[in-house]
Amino acid sequence: MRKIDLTSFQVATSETARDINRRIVLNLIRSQQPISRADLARNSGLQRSTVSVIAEQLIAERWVTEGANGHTARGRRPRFLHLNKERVGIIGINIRPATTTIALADLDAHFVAQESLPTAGTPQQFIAELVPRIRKLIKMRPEIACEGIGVSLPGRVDLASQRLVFAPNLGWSDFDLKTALEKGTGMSVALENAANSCALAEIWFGRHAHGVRNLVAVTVSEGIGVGMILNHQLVQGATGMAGEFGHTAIVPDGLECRCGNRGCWEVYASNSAAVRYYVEAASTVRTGRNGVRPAGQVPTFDDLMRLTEQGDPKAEVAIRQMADYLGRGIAVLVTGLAPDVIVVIGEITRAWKHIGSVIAEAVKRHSYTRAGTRIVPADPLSQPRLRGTIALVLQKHFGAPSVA
Amino acid sequence: MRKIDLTSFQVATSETARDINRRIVLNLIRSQQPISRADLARNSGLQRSTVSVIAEQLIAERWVTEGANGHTARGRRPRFLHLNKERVGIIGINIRPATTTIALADLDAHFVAQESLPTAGTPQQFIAELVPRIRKLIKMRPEIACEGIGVSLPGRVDLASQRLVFAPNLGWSDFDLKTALEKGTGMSVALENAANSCALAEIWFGRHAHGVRNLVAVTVSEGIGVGMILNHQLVQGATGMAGEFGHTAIVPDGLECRCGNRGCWEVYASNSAAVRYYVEAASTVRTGRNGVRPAGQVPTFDDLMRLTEQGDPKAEVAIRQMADYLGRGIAVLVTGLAPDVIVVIGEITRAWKHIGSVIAEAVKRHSYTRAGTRIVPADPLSQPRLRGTIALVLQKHFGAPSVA
DNA sequence: GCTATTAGTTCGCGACACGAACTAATAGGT
DNA sequence: ACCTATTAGTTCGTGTCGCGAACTAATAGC
Repeated sequence: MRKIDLTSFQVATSETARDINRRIVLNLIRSQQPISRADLARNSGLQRSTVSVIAEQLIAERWVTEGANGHTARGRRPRFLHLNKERVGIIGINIRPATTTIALADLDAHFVAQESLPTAGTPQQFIAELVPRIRKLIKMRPEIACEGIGVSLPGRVDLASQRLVFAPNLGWSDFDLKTALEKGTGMSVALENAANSCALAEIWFGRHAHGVRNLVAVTVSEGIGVGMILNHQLVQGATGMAGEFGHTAIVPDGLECRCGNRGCWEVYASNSAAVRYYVEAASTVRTGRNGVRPAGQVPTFDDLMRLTEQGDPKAEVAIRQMADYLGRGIAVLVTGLAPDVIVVIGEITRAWKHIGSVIAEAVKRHSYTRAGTRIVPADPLSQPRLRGTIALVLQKHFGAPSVA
Repeated sequence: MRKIDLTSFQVATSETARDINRRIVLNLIRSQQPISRADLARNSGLQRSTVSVIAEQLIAERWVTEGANGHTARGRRPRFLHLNKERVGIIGINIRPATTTIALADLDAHFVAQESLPTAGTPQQFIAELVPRIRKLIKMRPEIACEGIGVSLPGRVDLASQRLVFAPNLGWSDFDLKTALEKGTGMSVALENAANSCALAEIWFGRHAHGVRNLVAVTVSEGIGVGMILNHQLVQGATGMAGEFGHTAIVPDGLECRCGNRGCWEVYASNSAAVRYYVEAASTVRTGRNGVRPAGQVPTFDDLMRLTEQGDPKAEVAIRQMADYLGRGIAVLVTGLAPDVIVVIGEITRAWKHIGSVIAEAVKRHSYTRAGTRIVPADPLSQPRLRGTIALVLQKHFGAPSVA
């Protein structure tokens, strides 16, 4: 049960009931298509007459199309309704430190076109390079009417002003990316932190059991981000800063983090941490105890993954060390939030067969819960960061109406 | 924006709009009383005619009463509407390890009668002793029609079955307290964990700035509990287990906790921890290094608080040590959840002038956020655990309607 | 071609919010 | 004492909406 916020609420008018039922019907069509009006009535609890009127409206507005007839054992054949995937296109932009991906998606969050460009050093330059590419992408598919742009970025967006506050891995801070992009493209833009985007992608398009109410996404790369869907809703916190569990202490007075504090989770469980573990182990062996490390031999995390797949024991030890710390942090989320599912996103998931059990073991050892939280890797092919940007824009049409 | 849960949603009927607007008006009256129909229309955005109809309905159902006339500079005088506090009574029950408090409250969460009894050793015996006391309390005030019972307890209630799963400090486990109480009293019963109750109490009756969307309650006694209101809504997790941050590791491989894990927050920041710090310091001084502690001298936490107030330096050191660890744990909540406000509940708040700055300093040193989370002590006189039980029952009438 | 069955539509009804027009009440000016 | 401006609150006609009964459409089996 939610408390009504008397500082910002929405009264109901005569059209409110239609808005609510329309969204319910639209969502049922989205998730159960193809489906007949009769089944919609049965599954929603609405009268067949009401469903017919709503369906007519959705067809008139081109959200839904009427397709082939179905079959029944007896009686008149149902006329199937489908979601009209081509109704609107959405531009998704995934900004990462090295590369930015832009894509054009349909209503199913299926990408019909996609390309990448190097991420520029300054936001101004980035905008200058990005806007023409977006324009080109839209022109490539003139038959698709784009209605909005979603952006996922490794940083923080202020909830009230929607300004980019900081993005340490990009080296950007305090920039009005939203307005700049809107002016450049003429389309509305929604920004969101990468971990939050992933959480949205998983709850809207993920293949989890139905009715997942609480889902946590953990993005693991150079840092660690956490996106929380609790009570079916993204948790953004007071200013949009919620989810910085990567910067909570997992080792008191431990190693220094670039955030200025010590012992942060991401210092011990990020990709960089695994590289550090590997280098430390390797240098100890190779150079003895003098501590001098041969220059030019620092591997990338990708190298480490490849070595692990090839059976390199030192690489595997490093990866497992990282996974153990990952599990210790995830145990905090399991114990504190007790979600139905935690989704891990990042290059590390490619080695799930090596680390899945390590994480599970660490979680088991360090958590205290009966929630039965499942911990699963995200399918990297689904491009969660990018796909979340589509959800960000689609929410407007498919999300629950704001009421009271 | 919330995702619609297709496994459990609610379609709108013609009455839905009235339900929504009625709740909005009722909440406006609750928080702004006395208030005229005209002001209600202005503050809600509804038409004066609509407000009049709704007000008439609320008066007919005795939720609202029409009181004295107000004054305006010019024009007809407004007729003030008030919340009818006597409309329903609610029984609140606060179960604590030593003592259980039962109270009868009105709609303002003001307690009109209250009494305590020792908490029995077994749930069966507890029910047998409690039910007659509840009956007596109801009979004492025959003019108040009680409509429900709210229960706050130091343990966990399964979300689906509403059974008490475990309550280590009571020594109870797996008991159907709800059904037992409902059969004994004939009234509907709502159970909730104590920290969650406190969070509800603070969001419904607390004196925080208006429009607080995210609030976290931290209860500190023999253990540590966390109740989270995020997006105006209690976070219960998959099975009702959310909030066990007290059992997340703050020291890796630290002291053993009764939960079976090591280094849990509550091992370092609960009342018992402060007592341990004090005893350790005292025994070191008094008995030297042989480690033998004089028997019969273990103080209670209350003793410690009294000593601190009297200026005992060793007691103050122990309390400050506890406060530092409390702050380290709160820093996790600040960083991870970025709430508007964190409310600390427990005996420790009586020493806020000693520990407030210690907590603030620890939070500042160990957190990473721009949320500007305020950390405040709860007023112990407001009896947050007990008051939350009233919110638990009132939500049904004053909470946002469940829609879509 | 008849019957049972299922899909989908039509239409009258009641609930609801809106908003314009109306009545009620009051202070201040003349 | 009366008029005017102003504010509070009510009345009533209108349009939107979902309900549910009655109706039409289509199909398989006999």
